[in-house]
Amino acid sequence: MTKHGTHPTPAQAVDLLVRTLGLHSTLSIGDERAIRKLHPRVDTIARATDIISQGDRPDVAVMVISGMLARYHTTQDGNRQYLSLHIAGDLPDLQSIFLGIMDHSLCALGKAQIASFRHREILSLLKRSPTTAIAFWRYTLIDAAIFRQGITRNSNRSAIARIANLFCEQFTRARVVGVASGWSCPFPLSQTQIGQVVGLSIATVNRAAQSLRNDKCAQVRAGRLHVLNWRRLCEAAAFEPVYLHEDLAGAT
Amino acid sequence: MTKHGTHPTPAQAVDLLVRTLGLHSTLSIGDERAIRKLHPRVDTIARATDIISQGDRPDVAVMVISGMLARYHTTQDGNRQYLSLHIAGDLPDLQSIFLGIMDHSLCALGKAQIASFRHREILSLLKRSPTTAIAFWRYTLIDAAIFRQGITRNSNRSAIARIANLFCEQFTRARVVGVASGWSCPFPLSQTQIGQVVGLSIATVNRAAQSLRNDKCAQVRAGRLHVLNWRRLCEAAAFEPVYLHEDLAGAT
DNA sequence: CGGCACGTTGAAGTGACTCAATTCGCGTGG
DNA sequence: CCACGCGAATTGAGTCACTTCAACGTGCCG
Repeated sequence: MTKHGTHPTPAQAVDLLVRTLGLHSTLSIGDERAIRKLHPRVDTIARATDIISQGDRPDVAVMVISGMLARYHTTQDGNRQYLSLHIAGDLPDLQSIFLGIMDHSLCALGKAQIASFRHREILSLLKRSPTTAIAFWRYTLIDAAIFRQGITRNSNRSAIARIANLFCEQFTRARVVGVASGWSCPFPLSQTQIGQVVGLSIATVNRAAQSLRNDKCAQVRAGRLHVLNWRRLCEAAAFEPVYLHEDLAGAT
Repeated sequence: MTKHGTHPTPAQAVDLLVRTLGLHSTLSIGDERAIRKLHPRVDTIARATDIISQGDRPDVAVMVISGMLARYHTTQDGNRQYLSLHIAGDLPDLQSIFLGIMDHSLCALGKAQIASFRHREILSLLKRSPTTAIAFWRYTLIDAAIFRQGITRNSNRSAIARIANLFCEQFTRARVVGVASGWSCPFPLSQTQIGQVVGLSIATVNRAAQSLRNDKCAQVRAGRLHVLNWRRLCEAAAFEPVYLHEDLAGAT
């Protein structure tokens, strides 16, 4: 698979797309072949750069190849609310194919590599391969399930639980797509940004993160999340990963 | 259209479905004809009854005919977090077609009438009519956009802003589907339930609602939301309805 | 009439926020 | 090599918004 630093080819990007869809859906050889006809454009994005902005009407959909992207709302008072974090294989703005206007922005948290697929090409793929269409659709449904979890996480829980929950979700997702190594995974967020994900001030994030570190649950260091005690972290997070829908039962 | 008290027929339910999809997508005569082949089952649900529970694997998808349904998470400590409120025409568990397990529950807030469509029937419809498939897909994408807004509403905002924002969203959606009359719409939530939507205690909800009432922004009375000053309510809510995607531009 | 759910109110407590100061890590230029 | 600068992390103190808990009012239905 593609490493940071090398320059991935469109073919490698399409491989990653096939793998991503394959995580939740079963694709036939024919479907795969149809997908491989896509010709994405591959780009490198600098740290903290917007890829698409609230209000845009993009004509491409993006896939993360390496690094981390994030979606966010900009509120009227200028504050930022991150909505989701995206790692290799993720399709953070797939919905833009069918919703004209972007209701949020998409940016790179660190340096990232992305593939851009023309809406037109994807639409013609969907027409040719209904199974692939359903795979994409299912992908967006899991995306939505994660948002639902985001509501619960940020509404009902203490500072420590919110942050622990975020850690659990990120680590689990990283392991699934294979960017974790051992008990750690990439986590290029500053404490300020963590606060903008879970709806807390930086001071509170700091103290809660310290608490998790002192309790030997997890810690962030040098842009990586280190899980020290998964059991205890999950307890602190009240983490129940059903919503990630990693089961394939009944997948088409 | 169907009124509370009468018993709607399957044909009327299907009419409502066509209308709902037509709000965001353009359907041909052929598509409509295909949709009308569906044979939903129509039921009346009592107040505060669960229709589907977290963990279930339903084989039908539900549409609201009248009344209000809500989706919610049950957290480990037994608390409830409402995720979305659903009115006539809404499809609150459409995702269950492609995600096996329910990651949340669905209940009726007041007495409600619903139509149940067999997954099998819907799947065969999707196969016959790709345009309808996209209409359904787009519907689930707007659903997701509303969840995103839910994250921002419940994370970043004051008590008054959260509640005002909820009011704005509900009223806007009620107007679109035609269940509002003048400046009021159904709103069968107790203050406890409002708190479980926006992540606040009942005491805070009470005081914030009073504040909105005293400022002549909006009030809830007898299960209805009355908007007293839309402009001011929107200001208090920081409401920007882009995310409801009411524009049809580029719809297939 | 009596019960019950819901709304309202007050008082005390607390978790999170704000603001400001200090420290740490690290790359950069002298 | 060291001084410097800068962004990020850390810490403390004071404040505030929201929570908790308990009491009381109110309307409705059996």
